[in-house]
Amino acid sequence: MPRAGLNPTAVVAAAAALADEVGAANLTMGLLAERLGVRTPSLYKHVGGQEDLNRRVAALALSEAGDAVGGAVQGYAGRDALAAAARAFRGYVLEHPGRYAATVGMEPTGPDDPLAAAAQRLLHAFTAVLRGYDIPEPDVDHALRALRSLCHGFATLQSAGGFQWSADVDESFEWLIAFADRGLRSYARQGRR
Amino acid sequence: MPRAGLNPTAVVAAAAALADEVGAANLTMGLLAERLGVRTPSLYKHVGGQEDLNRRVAALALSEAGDAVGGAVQGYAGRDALAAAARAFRGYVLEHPGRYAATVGMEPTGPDDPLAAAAQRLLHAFTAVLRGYDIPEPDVDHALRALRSLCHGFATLQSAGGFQWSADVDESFEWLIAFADRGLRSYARQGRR
DNA sequence: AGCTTTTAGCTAACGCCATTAGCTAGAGGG
DNA sequence: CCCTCTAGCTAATGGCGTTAGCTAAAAGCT
Repeated sequence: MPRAGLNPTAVVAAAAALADEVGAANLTMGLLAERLGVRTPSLYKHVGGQEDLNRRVAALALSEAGDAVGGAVQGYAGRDALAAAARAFRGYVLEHPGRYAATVGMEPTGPDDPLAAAAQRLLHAFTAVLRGYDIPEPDVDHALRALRSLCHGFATLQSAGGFQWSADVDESFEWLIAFADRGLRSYARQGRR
Repeated sequence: MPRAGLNPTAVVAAAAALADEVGAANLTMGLLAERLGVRTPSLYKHVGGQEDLNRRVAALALSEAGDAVGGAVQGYAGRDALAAAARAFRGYVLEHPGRYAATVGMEPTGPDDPLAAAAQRLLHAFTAVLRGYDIPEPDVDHALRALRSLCHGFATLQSAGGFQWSADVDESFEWLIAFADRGLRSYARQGRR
């Protein structure tokens, strides 16, 4: 019987892909094993269990999202940077809904949890956007939270089918970017507009 | 053997309370049955199963949240209405984290789903807030989505422990209200200010 | 009142899932 | 070529949601 040649990285990657296909809630050890051509208990040689698997998928998602946002912001500033970051973030969540869904409600276990590091990187990417708005130092944490809430809220609501009624969703997102831009600009150090 | 005298409403109410205690993910049929002093299969006389139960809890949460927001807005307009609505919404989510968590990722099955009606009521309450900002008609849907994204994102991130670092969370939320107010005002029909 | 119908709650049983224990055989290092 | 290590296996356990079928409490009817 030939070996499958798995390793933790490959298992987590397959789990993330599977989560995107069937939804984070339906990511099951048995289904993942079947996808990998392996029996369920074999997975325990590579990951600690379902909890650990979800955690690793979430860390992967945050890390990838951070890369996407960080890369998109490169070379832009101010409103352009905001738009690029927001679009990159939403794009990532819509392309990888299962992965990202695994992150909601996931608390880092400790300071050395890879999940915490990945979350930090994503926040760092958004912080770069704020630099272009000249927000007073004591307010940047608040602005960061507002920005993250806005992007996270929109992306998760859309990904969950929460926007059913009339207007076009892409258009709404562009409107949201302009809305955030104006809100942030009004908070810049030298005052309004 | 005396009867417990249950009915769908009582079962859902107990489920919602239990979800707030143990978290939405740990709301199990067996645990709920135990809490109600009944064996697990008996619950199926009142609700269709776990899926149906979650759906009803979610509908209850959206309905209650809509009432909270709608009641808080009464008698206010403009920035005061926005602040009242946002605080009421976040307060509800923090008081009932399990209930509200049941709503995320829940799609209405059809147009006559009670969940859809409850969601509509919550949106209606937020629409009342927007009336005070004199947003041009084609933009109100976008503004509504932005507002909902902002509140939903902040509340779920905080409820999930997503805000770990330095700054005070209540302060951040007040900042967020001011941020939203400025963003909305800049979109009012007669222009800036 | 007594009789009938309905139904809330029960026990028993099934299947799926995550997980653990213990075994076996393939791959790499001397 | 043998020894060690370990990836993957089978078997078994326990918890969960769910269904089928029974029983007795309530409710309705005469």
